Amino acid sequence: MTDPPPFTEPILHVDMDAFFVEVERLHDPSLVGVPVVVGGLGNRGVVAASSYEARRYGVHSAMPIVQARRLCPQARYVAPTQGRYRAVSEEVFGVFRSFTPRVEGLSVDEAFLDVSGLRLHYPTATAVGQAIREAIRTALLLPASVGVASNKFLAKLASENAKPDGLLTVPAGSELAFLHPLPVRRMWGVGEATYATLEGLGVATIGDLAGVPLATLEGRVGRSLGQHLHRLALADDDRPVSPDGEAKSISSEQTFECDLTVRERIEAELLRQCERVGSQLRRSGLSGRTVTLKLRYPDFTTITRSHSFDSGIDVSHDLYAAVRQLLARVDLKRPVRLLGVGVSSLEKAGGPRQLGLNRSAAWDDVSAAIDEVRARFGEEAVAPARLASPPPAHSD
DNA sequence: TCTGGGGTCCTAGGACCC
DNA sequence: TCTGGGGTCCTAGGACCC
Repeated sequence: MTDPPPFTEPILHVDMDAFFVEVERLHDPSLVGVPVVVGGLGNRGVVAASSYEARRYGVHSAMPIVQARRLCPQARYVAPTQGRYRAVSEEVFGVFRSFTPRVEGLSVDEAFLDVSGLRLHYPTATAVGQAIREAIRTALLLPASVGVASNKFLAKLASENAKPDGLLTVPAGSELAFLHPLPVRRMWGVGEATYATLEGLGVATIGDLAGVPLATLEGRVGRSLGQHLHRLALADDDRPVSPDGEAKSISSEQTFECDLTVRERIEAELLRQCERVGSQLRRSGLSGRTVTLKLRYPDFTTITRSHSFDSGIDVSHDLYAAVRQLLARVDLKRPVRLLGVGVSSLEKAGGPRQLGLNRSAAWDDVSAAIDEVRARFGEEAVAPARLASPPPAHSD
């Protein structure tokens, strides 16, 4: 008995089709077969996901919701329900892990899988991909598309070409024939800014990019990105599928329907965000040394102010004290469009404690009690007294 | 058309240290 | 006394992803 040879295309990229829309359809079957747009419903919302019926009218992700309403007024507009997506996502990833532990999630609805270990059970990686699609369809009633290729970069491009509800394999040996005709904008890592630079070099396709001398590319987009893009354009990608590691930051932010002008209201919103971030830190057993305050003004200029402490914070009250110090360093005479609170330099909680900053051991007990009530009765069950009836948004 | 929320990674300057 | 070089950390901003 000899082992079968290794798969020549061992990397899968699995991407759920219109994930938020399909989850909402499971919940409300009247959404099936009609145009659906999931997104913030206020005037400042954007499209988080749209059904294929709505895409035919030009609606797409990240589009302002007011524009979507103009293009497709007959669509059903649904507010996102993140908890629902998280729950279904866990089931989807459960299906992935029933095939292989080598799963690297990219977001709630897509992942890379290294299926090279399954060659005794399936004739080809393509067969594994089909089996995964069927398993997700059968167990969760959801459509998924799969790209199969020799590396991550190609697998991701392939799954996009396979949509909706399909599978595409890029056979080993035909990588460049698949890759080079594609528009360069479709490369992972080429966004608006980099695309504009590449356009200036006369680059339209990935094949064009492959023809640009490395030195020229590095000169225009920087050394690191230049080398990265140059290699990818030659289908050269040896990044392994690395199972998900620890989070590097935790944050909460909100764009307000009306800009905030009253300091007390700004502080109240920041306190609420500190509660959210602190709660998530403690749930994850983490604390963070670096606290960041984020503000966006009406003209969309965005600033951050941050401070690093010698030890980690995971008590909401300490977080808020830090944020208030940062708030003293920003201009609050201008209206505020967005506020955010973030924590990074994360470490396992329970290490050396932050002293000073008004903290006291009693706040640990308060936080623990609040977390317990939230766990039993829900996130909204407990809020600081000052959030119970917020002051008006406007000073006028 | 007027731009969400939650993330990751990179760059660049300055402080600080040896 | 007209001044090196490297490493690491911090801060702020920005590109990019879904």
